[in-house]
Amino acid sequence: MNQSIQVRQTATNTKSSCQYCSLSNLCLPLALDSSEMNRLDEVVNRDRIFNRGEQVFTQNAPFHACFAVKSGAIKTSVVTESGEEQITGFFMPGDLVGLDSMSDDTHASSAKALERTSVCEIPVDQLEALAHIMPGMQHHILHLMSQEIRNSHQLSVLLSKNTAEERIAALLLSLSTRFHRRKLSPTHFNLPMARNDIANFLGLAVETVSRVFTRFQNQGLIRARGRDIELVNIEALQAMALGNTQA
Amino acid sequence: MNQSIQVRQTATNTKSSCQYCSLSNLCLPLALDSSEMNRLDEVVNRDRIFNRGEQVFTQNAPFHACFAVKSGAIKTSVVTESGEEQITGFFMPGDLVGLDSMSDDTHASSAKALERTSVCEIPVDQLEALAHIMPGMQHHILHLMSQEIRNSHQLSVLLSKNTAEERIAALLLSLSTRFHRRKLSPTHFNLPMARNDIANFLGLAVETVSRVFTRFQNQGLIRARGRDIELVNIEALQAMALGNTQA
DNA sequence: TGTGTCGGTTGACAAGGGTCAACATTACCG
DNA sequence: CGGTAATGTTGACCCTTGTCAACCGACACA
Repeated sequence: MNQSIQVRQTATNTKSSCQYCSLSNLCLPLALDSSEMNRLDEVVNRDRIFNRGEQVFTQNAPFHACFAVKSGAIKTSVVTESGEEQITGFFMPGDLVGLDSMSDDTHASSAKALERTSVCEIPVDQLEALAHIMPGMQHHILHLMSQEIRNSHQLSVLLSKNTAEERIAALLLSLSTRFHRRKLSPTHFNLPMARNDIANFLGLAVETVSRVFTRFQNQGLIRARGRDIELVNIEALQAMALGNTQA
Repeated sequence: MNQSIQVRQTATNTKSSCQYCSLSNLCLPLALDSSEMNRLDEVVNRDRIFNRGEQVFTQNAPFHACFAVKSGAIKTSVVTESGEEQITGFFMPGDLVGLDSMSDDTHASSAKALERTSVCEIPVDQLEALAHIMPGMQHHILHLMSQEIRNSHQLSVLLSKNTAEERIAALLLSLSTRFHRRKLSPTHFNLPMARNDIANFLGLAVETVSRVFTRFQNQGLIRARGRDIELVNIEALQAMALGNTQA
């Protein structure tokens, strides 16, 4: 109740606002001119809010929309027939979630809000239609999807070739650059996800994640108090992520 | 020399032949009517041949074409900054290779022929243009790319959650269904890739792959003489792939 | 026929990281 | 504010898998 009111409020305030959205340089509008942006504005369902832990969409449910993160953070995951869950990505403001189900009729993964998160909902048939009208949009979507493939390949490498320390160093650095790109501090930030999520994502046990964090801390690479993370020695972390053990 | 003659020959024989290609139900034409197929035919560079071990394209090289496998097999791989290579996929007739670089200007991965392989080369600017004209084509490409994402996610799960035996069982079954879909025997086939490739793909050491193969053989699950593989007990393999250890 | 190379198999051993268990800390909520 | 659950940390132990090394068979080639 309370929530839906808030949604409507915000929607009114920011009506037709892709143009004014602070994320326009990260998000879909990136590829559009202002008249095209207006078309996009018309189909976007703005400011849907999800509380921490709420499901944005669920694997195998009918697929009819992608979601652009406005604020907060989202994790996506797939569950196998054998019932094991694997987190496939963390999404931050400006990111587009749900591309792995593009042109399919059911969701290939689930998405859950890691904290209070607001998103723009973009109906997929409309998105395809826009892509068909606007070459720039089509190009951009193909680009985003290929990037998603690359990210996933990157994850595969991490999972199959790197040690626990390398994986965690790589994750921290990846988060760092992503925060940086969003005009936030690249050296001091709050993890949006729990240790559990990190462990799952990186294919490790929670205990291992915990141990590596304290080891990094003892080596003076980071300072960590719960989810509050400070990267103290980025160069060493980078060396570590590349497999140079003698950090 | 010899080879280029052969190429030209074959190209002449099969001129404008998406319609008659035996793979049209797997490949791009799947989504097209016959007039659209003619348009596609015009832009396809048919029957380029690669010998075993030849590079189809190389990571970071300028990207201007996707490749549809006509016969043979291709592996794709990415190398990280730290110099480690990870095979990201095996491609069989009807599959489209290179989608991970869509709408980018350099290749995100390398592709190498595992055996003598013929492909159709599809210039990417043309492909985008066709997609722009034909909604069915756009839809299909988005679909293929999302499927690629899903495959990669699947690989991530395999790498992070499954034991060596489970991974290999899953790979064998995946190959089995892929052969089956191409009207070949799902229980008796020749592996297009070396043990080494399997090991790399599954994030294992070659020795482990070897050991698991012989273990499977001793358990009566498969019969393996080099690359010649026979799946003897598919149900047990499926149980194994799902993590039911008591096979 | 010998020799080198490559791919595959097998054995011995070590280690990275999982599992189990106990404990500490934080977050949540009536 | 206190009690309970969820989350994070640490320790001990063990198992799966990687590493190192030897060996085999197939194939190419001189």
